[in-house]
Formats: sequence, C-alpha cells, structure tokens
Amino acid sequence: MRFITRDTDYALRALLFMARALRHENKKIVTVEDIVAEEKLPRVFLRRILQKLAVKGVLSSYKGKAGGFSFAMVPKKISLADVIIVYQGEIDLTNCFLQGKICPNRTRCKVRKKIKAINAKLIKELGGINIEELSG
Amino acid sequence: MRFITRDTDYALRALLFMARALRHENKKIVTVEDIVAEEKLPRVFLRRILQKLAVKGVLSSYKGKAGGFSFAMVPKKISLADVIIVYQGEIDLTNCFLQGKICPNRTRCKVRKKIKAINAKLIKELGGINIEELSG
DNA sequence: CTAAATGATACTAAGATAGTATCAATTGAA
DNA sequence: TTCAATTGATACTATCTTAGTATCATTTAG
Ligand code: FES
Ligand code: FES
Repeated sequence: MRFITRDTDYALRALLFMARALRHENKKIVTVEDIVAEEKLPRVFLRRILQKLAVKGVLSSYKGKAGGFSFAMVPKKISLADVIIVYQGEIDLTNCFLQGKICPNRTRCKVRKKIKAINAKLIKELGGINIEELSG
Repeated sequence: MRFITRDTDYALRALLFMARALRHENKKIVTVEDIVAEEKLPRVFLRRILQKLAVKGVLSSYKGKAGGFSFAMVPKKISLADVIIVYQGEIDLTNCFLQGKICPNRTRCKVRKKIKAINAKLIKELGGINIEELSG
C-alpha cells in the first residue's frame, strides 16, 4: 500500500530539513544543493519536486546567485495533508474501478459510503499534523 | 490515491454478488460465469482473483461440472480489511522510501509515528465493515 | 561578465497493472 | 465411458506509472 509516494516522501524530507535550518540557524533560503548534501536525494529530481511546491504556493523560489527556496508560509501552517495533496491530489480513498467516469452505482454504493466516512477522519488527522512539529 | 486496487474492487463486487445470491436465492455455489453475466467483469482475470480468495481461505472452490466457488465462512465474518489484505498485503500507511530495507531513521521518525497512529484507526474501521452489511 | 541558482521540457529504463491465451485436472451426468 | 463444464496453473503482453537523467533557458548577485 503506497500511501506516501516517493515524491511526497522526498518533499517531506526537504521541508523538514528547511524547517530545522530555519529554527536552528535562522537560515531562510535553502538551495537544492544544501538539501542534497544532507539528505542524499537525487538532485534534478528534487529540483522538480521543490518547483512543484513553489508553484503550489507552499514555497517561494528565488532564481540567480544566492537564490534558492524559502517557506511561503510558516512551517506550522503547512500540514501533512497539504504536502500529500501537492503530489497525489486530493486525499480520496473512495476510488472504484470506474473512477474518472461517473460510476452509475456511485450514489447507492455502500462500500463507497463507508469508506467516505473513514476518509473524512483520515483527512482530519492528516490536516492536524504540521511540518513544524514533525521537524521537532 | 489508489487505495482500493482493481483486484480488490473486482473481488468485492464478486463477493457482494455471492452474498446476495446466498441471501436471496439460497444459492451457495456460484460460478465465474454467473458473476461475469451480472457484473460484466473480465472472465479470466476474475477467475484468478477468485482463485486467490480460495487460496487465502475466504472462499472454497469446487472443480468439475456443477463446480464453482462458495463462501468458506459466513459473509458477516469477512471484513473489508480482510479482502484488501488478500490483494494488497497488510494495511500499512507508514511506508518511507527505504521501505523493505530497514530505514535507519525508523524508530525516531516522527512522520512514521504519527501515521502509525492513524493507520491503527484505519485498520480498526476497515475491520469493522463486513461483506454481509455491504451487500445489504 | 560570469558563476550559481531555479524554470522548463524532453527523454528513458524498470516495474506495476490489467489484462489475454492456453492447457491441465477434476467431476457430474448423459 | 465419454464429454462438457468447471477451476488450477502458467506464460505472455500491451499500456501506464515511477523514478529518475539530460539539457538548455532564464535570472541575478557580485
Ligand atoms: S461501485 Fe462505483 S462507487 Fe462503489
Ligand atoms: S524516514 Fe524512514 S520511517 Fe520515516
């Protein structure tokens, strides 16, 4: 069961690194190189991952020399759910094999109904965990 | 987020069909053909799916003419978690990118710790839903 | 200027997914 | 006894997804 994909995983490692750098050294702008040096993640791949966080408004990016990435909001405001959604889309356990198309059975489906209730709880839990506490 | 895979989805459809056949017509043994006729699932693929349920002890199988599949336990005893586990393995949201190998960070990892707690709740919920009620 | 950084895009190898195709073994019944 | 209906077991395949690499363009501090 791949709940957290590699994208999300790497993003989390990067964000936790950035949160620690901010707290411990008051380092606001971090480069991909900084992260790779510490976390041993694949360079170019990680760049794309961070770019996505920037597009989605979680990070801000700065080009050019002395550029890099910084938080666009305080780490406490970024939830685990937020990060997962960036790479995996909305958290939705209620997929059936007709997903995408509208399942004709969708409204009456009991499986869906039950899982939907569980899903709501899951979202709430994941929304309640933030990068600040995870980096602690 | 593919929580329920196609295998699991098809298996659920088949099991719900069997549960209804049992309740409404007291039909205990059902063939792949019966299910395909009603649920429009791919024949050979479905066979393999049901074979797996038989191997795992959820269904009993009977070869030869008048053969087919029957429940190996009452539908009420088969949980959603059971079916998911057959095709997707243990329900475990706590995968990190070092999964398989033992993550050196595993014991201190806060992400893992948090998700582990959520996972326990999820398993409990899914274990509390059974085929009988879903087929109702 | 230029080196250091991100932005954007194209490409690729390996693996997973969702099947199909076949034949073997079993069994109830004509 | 023969045969048709059924599951058991494997091998194969096309498509999609994953996890990257490679490259060049753009920006900017010094
Ligand atoms: S069968 Fe489509 S939502 Fe349940
Ligand atoms: S980093 Fe491996 S378990 Fe969290």
